[in-house]
Amino acid sequence: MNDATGKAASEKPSLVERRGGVQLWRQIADRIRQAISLGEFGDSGMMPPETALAARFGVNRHTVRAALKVLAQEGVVQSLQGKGTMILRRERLTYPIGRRTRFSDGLAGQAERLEFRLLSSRTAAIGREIADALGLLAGNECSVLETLGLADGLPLSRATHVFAPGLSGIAERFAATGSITKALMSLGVPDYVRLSTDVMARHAMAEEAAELALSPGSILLETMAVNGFPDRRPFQYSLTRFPADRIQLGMRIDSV
Amino acid sequence: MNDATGKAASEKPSLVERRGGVQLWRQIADRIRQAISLGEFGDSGMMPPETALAARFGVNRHTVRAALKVLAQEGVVQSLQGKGTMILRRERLTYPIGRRTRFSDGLAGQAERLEFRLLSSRTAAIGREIADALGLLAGNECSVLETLGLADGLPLSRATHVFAPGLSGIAERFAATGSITKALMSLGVPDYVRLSTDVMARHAMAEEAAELALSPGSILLETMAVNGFPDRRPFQYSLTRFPADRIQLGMRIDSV
DNA sequence: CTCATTTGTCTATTAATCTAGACAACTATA
DNA sequence: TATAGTTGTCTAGATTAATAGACAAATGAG
Repeated sequence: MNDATGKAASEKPSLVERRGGVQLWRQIADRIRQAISLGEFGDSGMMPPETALAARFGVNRHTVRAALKVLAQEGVVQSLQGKGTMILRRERLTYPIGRRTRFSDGLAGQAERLEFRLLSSRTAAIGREIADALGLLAGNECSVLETLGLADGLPLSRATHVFAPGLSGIAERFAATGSITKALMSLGVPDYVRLSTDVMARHAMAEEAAELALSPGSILLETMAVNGFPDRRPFQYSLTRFPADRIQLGMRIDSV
Repeated sequence: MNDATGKAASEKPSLVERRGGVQLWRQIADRIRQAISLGEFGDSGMMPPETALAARFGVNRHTVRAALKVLAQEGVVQSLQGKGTMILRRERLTYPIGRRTRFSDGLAGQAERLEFRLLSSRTAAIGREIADALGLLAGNECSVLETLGLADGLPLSRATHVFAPGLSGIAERFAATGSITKALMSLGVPDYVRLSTDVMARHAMAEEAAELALSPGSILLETMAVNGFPDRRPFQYSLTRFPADRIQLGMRIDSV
């Protein structure tokens, strides 16, 4: 009995990948996280017992425990001796990428509390790739902002923003306003659009995992976006890393 | 000396992640693949010797060899005794996701030869999620097409397309025309638009890896798209898996 | 031909992961 | 209180991943 996407209705096969270069506890952690966000464990708020999970994935109970330990560190579940393992967080947020996407607008309503922190700022000479995207020359000096976006205290995005010269006061304005949109407005950029977005996926490096409160080796969604004036002159290049298990990217026709 | 995105210019640190749940040979394979597509190994067409790579990543030569073995199986490199390791394929394609994306249009110019194969087709009862997306009821019978897209013989996309009832002849039309766009046209759908796209990333399961000619454990980009008539009535739900190391998704303002 | 360089293969060892089983500690319920 | 069900912890062993070193085999250059 299969449904239209081919997923088996009666769970048995559901096995795990050996010798694939990804350790069993990590595969199981990833799949449990996904299963939680798909609501597969009912709405009791509890996980099945460890022995049941071990049977489901065809591994030893200790391997499941290693996976649950990681998920507990991430704040997804919490185990209590004698009682069971509770689900603390189930949802996966959707980050909209459309023509006029702003961080807080897009996620509003999906989380209680949104923050957007400036980690550091500097000016730096840009490389050829960024220069091409912004219509500048390699070696030009640009403002660079390192930011972290959080929802309900949990890191959701880690971005490097590069601004064309002429927007050199952006760091101070951002520090004052706490928002790129407002900072740009105060610099005389009332409106801007997303000219292009490229989406990639890869494993997190150690430092990125630490910044996003992930276990190392987690999967990142990475976007390379160019923003510009409504007349399509580019002025901002942003490289953003999202934890793939906490967020998905979404494009809707009416947000385009 | 760092550039604007913080990447070190003089390569030394570049170490690898131990105890992160991803084996060293896989991390190294992923990073070599990425380095190739970024052109980091010059344009001689040759990789650095295994000993140099081992030093660069801080691992044993045998670990590098395990990574190169995987890359050779994927067709990215080829090693020749006494000579060295050649780079066979460097580019990463960009799959456009815009308002009017069609497989062959979008990739035209990025590969010599594009194919789009129908693996199988069937009718099946749809689940709630798909039903919601298409404005139908769970349990409705829909045409389901399983397809594989290839560029120059290499698998690039593995999709499951679900079509609303009323388009029930789609499988035969597709088999005849070899294109979803043409099949829809022959069913009286001259034009359609992409209503929404969600992008996720995760590890490939064994079967998916086999279908896409990946080593198991590779990272997939997964899109969940809903297509509809120009008046926004949805009629098609597509779940597509892309190998993240062969392709990236791109949105351009003029393709929207 | 000779030599330096590079990949291919082999053996051995160490370290990490996964399995297996037993039992303690805790919770909830009858 | 007794019991079943669950997580926590410990020990031991098997399997796999990574390291280390040596040398063979092929290539290209002088």
